[in-house]
Amino acid sequence: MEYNFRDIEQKWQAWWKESGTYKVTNNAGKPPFYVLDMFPYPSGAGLHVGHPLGYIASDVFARYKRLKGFNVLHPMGFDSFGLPAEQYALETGQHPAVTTEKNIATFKSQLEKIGFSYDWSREVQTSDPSYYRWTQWLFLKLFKSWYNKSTDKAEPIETLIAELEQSGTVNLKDKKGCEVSAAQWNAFTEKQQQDLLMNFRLAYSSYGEVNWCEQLGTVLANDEVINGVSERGGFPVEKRKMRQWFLRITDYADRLLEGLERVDFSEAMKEMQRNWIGRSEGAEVDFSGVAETENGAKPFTIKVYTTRPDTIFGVDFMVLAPEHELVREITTKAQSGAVEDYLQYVKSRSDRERLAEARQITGCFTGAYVDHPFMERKIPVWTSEYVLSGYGTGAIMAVPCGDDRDFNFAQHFNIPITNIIGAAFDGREANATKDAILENSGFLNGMVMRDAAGIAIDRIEKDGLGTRKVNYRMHDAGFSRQRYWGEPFPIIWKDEIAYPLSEDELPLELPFVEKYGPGKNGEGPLSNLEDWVNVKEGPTTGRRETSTMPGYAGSSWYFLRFTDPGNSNEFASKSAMDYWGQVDLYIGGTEHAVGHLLYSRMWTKFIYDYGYISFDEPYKRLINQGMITGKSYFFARKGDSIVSYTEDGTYDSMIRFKYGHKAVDSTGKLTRKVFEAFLKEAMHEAPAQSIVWEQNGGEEFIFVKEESEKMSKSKFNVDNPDDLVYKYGADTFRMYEMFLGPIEQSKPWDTKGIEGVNRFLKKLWRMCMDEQKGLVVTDEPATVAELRVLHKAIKKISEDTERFSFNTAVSAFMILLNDLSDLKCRKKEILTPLLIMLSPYAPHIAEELYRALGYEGSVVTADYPQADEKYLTESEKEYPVSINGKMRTTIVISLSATQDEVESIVMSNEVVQRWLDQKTPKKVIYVKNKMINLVV
RNA sequence: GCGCAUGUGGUGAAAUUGGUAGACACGUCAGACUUAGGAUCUGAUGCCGCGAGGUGUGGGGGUUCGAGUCCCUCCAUGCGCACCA
Repeated sequence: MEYNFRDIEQKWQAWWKESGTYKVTNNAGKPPFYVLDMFPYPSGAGLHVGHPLGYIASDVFARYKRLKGFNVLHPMGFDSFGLPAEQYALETGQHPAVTTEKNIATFKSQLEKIGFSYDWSREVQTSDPSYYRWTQWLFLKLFKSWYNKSTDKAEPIETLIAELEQSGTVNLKDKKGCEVSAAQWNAFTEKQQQDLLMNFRLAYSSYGEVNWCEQLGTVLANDEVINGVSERGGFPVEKRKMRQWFLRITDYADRLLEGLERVDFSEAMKEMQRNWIGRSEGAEVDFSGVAETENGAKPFTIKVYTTRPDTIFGVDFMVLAPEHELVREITTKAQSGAVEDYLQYVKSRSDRERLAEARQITGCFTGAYVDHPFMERKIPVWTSEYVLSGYGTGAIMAVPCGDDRDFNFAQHFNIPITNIIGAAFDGREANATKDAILENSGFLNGMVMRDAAGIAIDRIEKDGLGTRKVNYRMHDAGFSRQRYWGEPFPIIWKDEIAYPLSEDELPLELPFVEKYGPGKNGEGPLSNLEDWVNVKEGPTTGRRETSTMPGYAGSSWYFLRFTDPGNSNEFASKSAMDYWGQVDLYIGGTEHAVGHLLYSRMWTKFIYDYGYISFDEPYKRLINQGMITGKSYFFARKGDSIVSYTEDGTYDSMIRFKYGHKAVDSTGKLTRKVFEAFLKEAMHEAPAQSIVWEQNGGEEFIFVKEESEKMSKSKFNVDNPDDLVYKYGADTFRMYEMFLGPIEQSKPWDTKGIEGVNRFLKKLWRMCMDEQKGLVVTDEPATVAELRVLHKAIKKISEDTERFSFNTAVSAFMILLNDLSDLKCRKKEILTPLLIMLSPYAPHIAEELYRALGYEGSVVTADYPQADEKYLTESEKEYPVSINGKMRTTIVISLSATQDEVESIVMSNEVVQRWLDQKTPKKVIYVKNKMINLVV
């Protein structure tokens, strides 16, 4: 019998499906283990070889844990709401529900061919009403909650209302900028009360800036805006304020930071999240002045945010963001022309330009001054685009001797610089140190800056000039999209008050539309459905919210749904969520580092606050699979011809050679013969330029340039897993992806090495099966030598799998097989544990051979072999012997030898004698089981 | 600019605690079997050298009996953030 992987793989995939091998129950008398992949967005392009890398790794681990006696939850689903489907609908008129369904079918068939052990009965799709019903339910829960800083958790909004009725905002730790007394609150109209509550709700509606494109009549995502114009059509895009929904993730900022200490993520990932949250400690300080405006003298106060209150005596000027509302109010008559011109100039510049020309210094003096709070000094107030309106208070106190940007600004506009750090400031460059001793700093003189900060804040607070303040870079997350293909909000507006639907009105199903174009005034496509939008009957009447929720809504809690996917009474039962608990292993790409992971962590904490679950971090351990890059190839063009590529750069430009990875050899050589055959297969149109072939021994060729890039359809460097599965089989494909290198590392995709893994499986097959005779495995008892190599491999492979070192585990299989083949071993006693160990990596061939050996049950449910110490202990070791640290020879010595015995054995060795050259070693270093070193 | 990660043969890589650098594969070369080889098997393969030997983990320096591994410094590449007060 030959190794016919196509028949074998099909047979077992069908059998596993029919017999429900991978079905998991919520209680099996075994310890639970939850292995999850980041579920995919089902794009029209299907899977490429980069996708399955993480899926294979998690599948190997899930299967391994199952063999080790765990009840393993390993589900898969689809993040099936999203922009591309809607974009496709706009272009082709096909309904997103239809294309999404088709894409999911493609993805599933591709995944099934790779032999994953998913329990498909638990599949979830975020666009399915039975799923998004609970996304809407959770949204309403967020809407009806506030974050109580005193108890440090989310609570029903009713507890806030009770507090407001009782004592107003006076006892609230975080007043969200609202101050009312109980009497005022109780006298409020419903509208006033609701408006105030909006400042506290965890899901709230407010005005936010969006990218508005007038010509397209729609709001665009950041990705859709390129260089300040729309990706489609290239129309201008401007910032516009629109009513949006937000999630108050900032209230969870500190807990999101703290939680990172308790999870097993890579340091890089944690750092990325910390940077994104961007916590800084400092103070808000008020600077007051009187503006001499056209309408007379006008007192004003500028509130700045600073992380360095210790430098307050070094303030030489103030800077307001151009968008700051005070700019126009305080500008003097003399400066009003210049300021207007400057504001006009800033407005003309896109965000993009402001970023691109970051080093260009611009600004304008307003003519106004503020008083220094601690000394007699007038400080000029400027406006400049280097201060951002969105961060802090949109205003800064500039300390040129300690901050680069402030220094450059002062130099550029000839503003005198005060030195408060003595010799630490050289006048040529700012010094941001915290360790200098303060001078010219009033009550802070003589202090180390690091210590002075707290003292400065204490004084500022005591004098009523400001307050200690923690600031976050992170903003509340925008939670609405002016789009069709997303979860509708269960909200009805009436008299500008948002009323939630009641729970029994859920799900609010996404109505069918004919057209996907935008509605009026930038509203989403749903606003075109007059009948749907205007609710005239039922418990709440009014106008429906016409935005839909963003992609991360459904993905923020899907891991909980998998524990109890069919539940129609609750989002998942407490018992199911308690049984499975946290996700033990979560695998996915780094691209979700800050978005998805932060939101799902926040939702988990929220759900925890309400007691539905007993853990507040969703993922115990996170592994980020590295990106698989594709090789792209480029022709070198010179004049009207394509020439052979050389590294010295004597060409004019590069032309992308589509699908070049299918024609170019490993040295970058492209032969005319191959290229012409390639053109025939219609994979590439002939380039417009003629090719100047080089000649060598009758062969015509050129060299092309090779580059590694992220795999993407648009770069034509994508390999489809289906092709490889067809050519080599799923088992080879799985093992090869694991063999490629460490899972977390990015690596170039290259199919050239796949043969090695394929040969390994063929060799294993031949060890068990002869073409003529069939099964050739014997029942003879194994020898000690055979057991030794087996048990060494059991130890190595289980340890490597346990630490996600799949590439070395695969090579350990190869070593084991090579050793067994040297020993001419075909024994069932050895092959059985080998097949069980192999089954997580190559499940089909393992199942086939395991059954052929005569076992009744599936290899999937076998017991993982145990390494027996008895076969692992050695009695002697071949020691490397070094002289002065240089390895000169090896000597086999018993492990029980004493230091003296070792020394005499070593000294009597010929090679050692030769290198010693009559001298006596000063010292003999002998480390048992490691090495021997002689110091001469 | 800041933060994080990574630099090892022609290629993917290994070396888990400071202890024989390059396991395991790909590729290449030589050979065997064969009508044939894109099947299979055997052997060789970091670099320099006929050899003894020398040399070698991005560069330089250090700690150590001993460094790919630890420390300092510089360089390169990738990723993330980017005028964040």
